[in-house]
Amino acid sequence: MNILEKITNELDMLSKSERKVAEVILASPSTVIHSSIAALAKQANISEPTVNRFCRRLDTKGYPDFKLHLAQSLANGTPYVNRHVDENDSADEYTAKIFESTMASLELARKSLDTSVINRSVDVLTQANKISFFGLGASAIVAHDAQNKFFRFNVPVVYFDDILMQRMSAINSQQGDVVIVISHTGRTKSLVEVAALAKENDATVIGITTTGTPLAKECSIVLSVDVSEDTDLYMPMSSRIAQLALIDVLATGFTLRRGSKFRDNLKKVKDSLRSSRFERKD
Amino acid sequence: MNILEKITNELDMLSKSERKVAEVILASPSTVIHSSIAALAKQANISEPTVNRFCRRLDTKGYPDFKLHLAQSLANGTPYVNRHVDENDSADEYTAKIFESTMASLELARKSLDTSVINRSVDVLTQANKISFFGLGASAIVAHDAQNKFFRFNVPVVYFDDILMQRMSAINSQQGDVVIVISHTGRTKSLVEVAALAKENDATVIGITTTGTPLAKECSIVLSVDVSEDTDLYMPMSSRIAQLALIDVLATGFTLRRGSKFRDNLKKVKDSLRSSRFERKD
DNA sequence: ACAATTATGAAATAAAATTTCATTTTTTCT
DNA sequence: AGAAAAAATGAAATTTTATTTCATAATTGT
Repeated sequence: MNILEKITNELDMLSKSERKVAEVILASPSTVIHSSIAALAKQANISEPTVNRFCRRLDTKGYPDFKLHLAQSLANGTPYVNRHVDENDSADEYTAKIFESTMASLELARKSLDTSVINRSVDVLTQANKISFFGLGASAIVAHDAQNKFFRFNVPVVYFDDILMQRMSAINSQQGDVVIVISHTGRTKSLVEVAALAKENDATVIGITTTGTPLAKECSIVLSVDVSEDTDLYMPMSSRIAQLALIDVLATGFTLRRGSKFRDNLKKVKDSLRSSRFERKD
Repeated sequence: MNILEKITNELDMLSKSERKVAEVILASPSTVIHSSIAALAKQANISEPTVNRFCRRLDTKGYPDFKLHLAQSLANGTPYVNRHVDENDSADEYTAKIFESTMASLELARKSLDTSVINRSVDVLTQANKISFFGLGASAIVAHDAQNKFFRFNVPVVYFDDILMQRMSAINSQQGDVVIVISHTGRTKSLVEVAALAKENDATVIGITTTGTPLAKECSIVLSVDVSEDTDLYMPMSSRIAQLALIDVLATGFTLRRGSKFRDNLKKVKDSLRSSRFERKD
C-alpha cells in the first residue's frame, strides 16, 4: 500500500533509468510531490516518458496519480497499529499504546464485518418475539450492554452471564426467539452447548464471534468480529470493544428499520432520564 | 492543516458557487482526488475557473496542489470524524459511521486524558485494601468490565450497578479503600451522592467522568474522559467505549506497577481458563 | 556477431489547468 | 427604489503539464 515501500521493494525490477527516478524520489519524496513531470525528469537526468513509465510500473495511472499516492504515503504519519505494552513503559507510553491498539482493533473488526450479514441480523431482530444475549467473562459485559441498549427499544430482552440461566433460557426458547451468543474465542464449551440447545429449540441463533470457531458452526447467523490475537499478557480483550461497536451497529440498524414513530418513543426514554440528573448551568 | 476541516470552517466565507464545490468535495473527498478540474466543475454545476478560485481561497497553489493536500488529509490527520447516522443510511453506511465515530471518540478521549492523573490513580489502586466500581446505565457495564479485569489480579474488588448497594457500600467504606465512580454526564444525582458519601467515610474516590461536572467536584481524583457530545439520537454512548479503554489503561498500569512476580500469577489465571475451552485444531 | 528484445528520448499530441476578459449578479450608497 | 460600484462567474484563449507515438539506442541471448 505504501508507495515508498513499494518503490524500495521493486527497486531491482526497474531499469537503469527508472532506478534513477526511484532514487531521486526516495531521496526527497516531499520535494517530488510539488514537482512537475518535467522537473523530476530533469532532476533524474532522464526523459519525461521514462518517469511516466516508472509511474505505471508501480501500478498507478500516471504521474499525477503517482503523486497522489506519494502524498498519501507521506501523510501516513502514525497509522494505528497494535503496539505491545512493554514492561518499562511510562504511563504516557502505555496509555498511547492501548488507545492505538484499540483503534487498530476497531479498524480490523470493521474490515472483517459483512454488512449483508448485519442486514440479515437486523431483519431477524426486528421480527423477534424475544431477544436474549448470552456471554461469559469479558463477553458478559457486551451482553449486558446489549440488553441495556435494546431495553430502551421497549422490546422483550434479557441477558445472562450465568451458565445455568443461559441453559434454562435456551431450553425454553421457541420459534420467533432470537438468541445472540457472544464469545471472542468461540471455544467456550458451555456457550457452544447453549447455542446448540437454543437452535434445537427453534430459536434463531446469532453468534458474535471469530470466523471459523466451534461456536460459529452452531449458529444460524454468524457476525464475525476478527481482531488481532490476544497474545499480549497485559492487554487482552480489545475484542470486547469491537463487539460493543457491533452492538451499536445492530441497535442503530434496529432503530432505523423500525421507522420514525418508533424513534419518538426512544426520545421519550431519553427525556425520562433527565429528572434524575443535576441541571446543566451553562 | 487538515484541508477537510479547513473547508468546513471556511464554508461561510465562500461564495455561492464556491460553496457548491465545497459540498461536492465534502460529500465524497475520495472521489475528488481522482477527478480532473473539469469533472469536478461539472459535478458541482459550475465552471472550471470557479474551482480554481476555490482552491486558491484555501491557500493552495491551484487545483493539483489542492488535490495533494486533500489526499494527505484523507490519509492522515484525523481520519476518523464523528459522522452522524442518517435516516436513509444503508447498512454499509451506518456501520462505517459508527465505527469511525467510535474511533474518533477514542482519539478525542486520549487527548483529554492526563497521564499524570493516571499515574496517581494507579498508585492509589495498587495500595488499595479494596476497590469498588460504581456505575449506572451504560456506565454500569464499564464498572462490570472493571471488576472483571481487576478480579484477575486477585485483589478485593466489587462492582455495583444498584443505587442501594452502592450507597451501603459507600457508607461502609474506610481509609485505604478506593471507590471508582463512573458516569459520563457526571450529573446523575444518586451517583454524585454516593461519591460524597464514600469520601466522607475516608475512601479515596476516583471519578471517571467529563471535566467540570458535579461528580468531578466530589472526587479526590478525576480521570476526565471527554468525548464529543451525545447529540445523536441513534448512536449515543461512544463515551462508554472510551471509558473501557481507560479501564484497560488502569489495569495495565496496575499490572506493570505490581512487577513480574505478580504477572506470573496473572498467567496462571489465564491458563486456568483453558480447560473450559475446545482445543484449537490448527 | 547478429537477430530479438527491451529501454530510451525527441517530437507530436492530448489533456488538464490557468488566465483573461466580458457578462451577470450582488451589494452599497444615495 | 435605482444607479454606481464591487464581486462573482463562465466562455474562450492560453499556458502548462502529461501522455503517446515512433525512431533510435542499448542490452540480451544464441
